[in-house]
Amino acid sequence: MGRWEPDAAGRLREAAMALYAERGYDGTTVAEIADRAGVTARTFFRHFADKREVLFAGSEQLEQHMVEALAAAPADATPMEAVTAAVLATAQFFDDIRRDYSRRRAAVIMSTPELRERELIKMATLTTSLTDGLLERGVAPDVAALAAETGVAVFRVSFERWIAAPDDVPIGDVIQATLKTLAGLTA
Amino acid sequence: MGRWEPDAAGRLREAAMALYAERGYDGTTVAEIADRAGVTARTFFRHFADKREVLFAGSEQLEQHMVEALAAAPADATPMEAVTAAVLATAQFFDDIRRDYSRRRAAVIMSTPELRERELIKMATLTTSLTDGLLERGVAPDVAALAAETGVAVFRVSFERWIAAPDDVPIGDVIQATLKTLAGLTA
DNA sequence: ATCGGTGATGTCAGTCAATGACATCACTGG
DNA sequence: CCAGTGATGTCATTGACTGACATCACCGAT
Repeated sequence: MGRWEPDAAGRLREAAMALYAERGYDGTTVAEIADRAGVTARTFFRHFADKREVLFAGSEQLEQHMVEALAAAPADATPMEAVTAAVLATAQFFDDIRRDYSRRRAAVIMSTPELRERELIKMATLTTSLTDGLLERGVAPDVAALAAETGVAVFRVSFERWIAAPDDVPIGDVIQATLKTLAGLTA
Repeated sequence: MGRWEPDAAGRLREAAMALYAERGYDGTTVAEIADRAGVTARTFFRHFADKREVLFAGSEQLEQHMVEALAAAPADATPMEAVTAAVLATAQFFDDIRRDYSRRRAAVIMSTPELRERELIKMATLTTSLTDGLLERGVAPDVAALAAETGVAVFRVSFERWIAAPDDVPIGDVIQATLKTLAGLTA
């Protein structure tokens, strides 16, 4: 056993989610989160840039995963096919173990303007990354931006539908359904 | 002359813009803004909810204006036609007098993550309002959301192009051009 | 074995955004 | 002339966030 309990960041994430869900974001102080995680407030800020970021810790990996899936799509795939592959690649991040966590997290975010702001900028960053990935595939700028925007929209809608869906519905199925809806809209 | 100089909110807006442009958002304190406007920091917070909001003061009127234009569109207009009317209605907010202000404001916002977050949530709110307006026109929910999203995208892109354009190009022309580009994309 | 470096954490002091409570006082209508 | 109102000032406080410095188990080199 080391000098400190391992995974302070993980404990802080869990403590934050629990307290945000229980007392609300505004009703929770960083000191309380840190206390519950067994560290000081100063350590909280060594792991997370601010009080919001603790809820968005996994987003870089998710984004990276999507970008990799985009790059891994066949060279002759259409822009929309490549984006679809990227969105479908998120499925393995949201297995059933995380669904309950995702629900509580979404509830907290939706009820707190500050957190909704952070969520929006994460989505904007994701859009930019996907656009860049498409540009690297040689897609025209206008098309790349539009395809990326569409892909992120599909992800957003699918995620919302998924957390509202019964527990036995995998997110991959929801994404497929959303893509079908989209195809119908643009037909 | 009253007990205090009139239009404290206006003075605070101008002071904030000047200081944000000069020293950056982070390098500016609310106390400094208030000082320059000839009031105290407490008064700043009586006029604006927080340090970011001072840059987004006109957004409610803009949104209201767009919603009204949407509602005023002919009953037989298609959803996209109605949204187009709403976007074009913004033209009168951005005459040439405000272009320089708009440029400086955009530069500050783009260089400050916190302000970009606020901008994004304003756009999201606008999207929601336009969606609601379309729903009141009897548009189907899926179509309404998509049309609103598209309209806001057109507005965003047009605004960016406008502040980058020569001074004699009116924003209305830029919006028209953007709409043409969009038509080409979806053709 | 031990010695010095490293990394994660604690401690402390400080800045600044944001809010609540209360005071002030020119202006206004009666 | 007087009571009420509204915009502002003053004061105190909380809490997010940062910089500087100290601590000390661990680990690798000697």
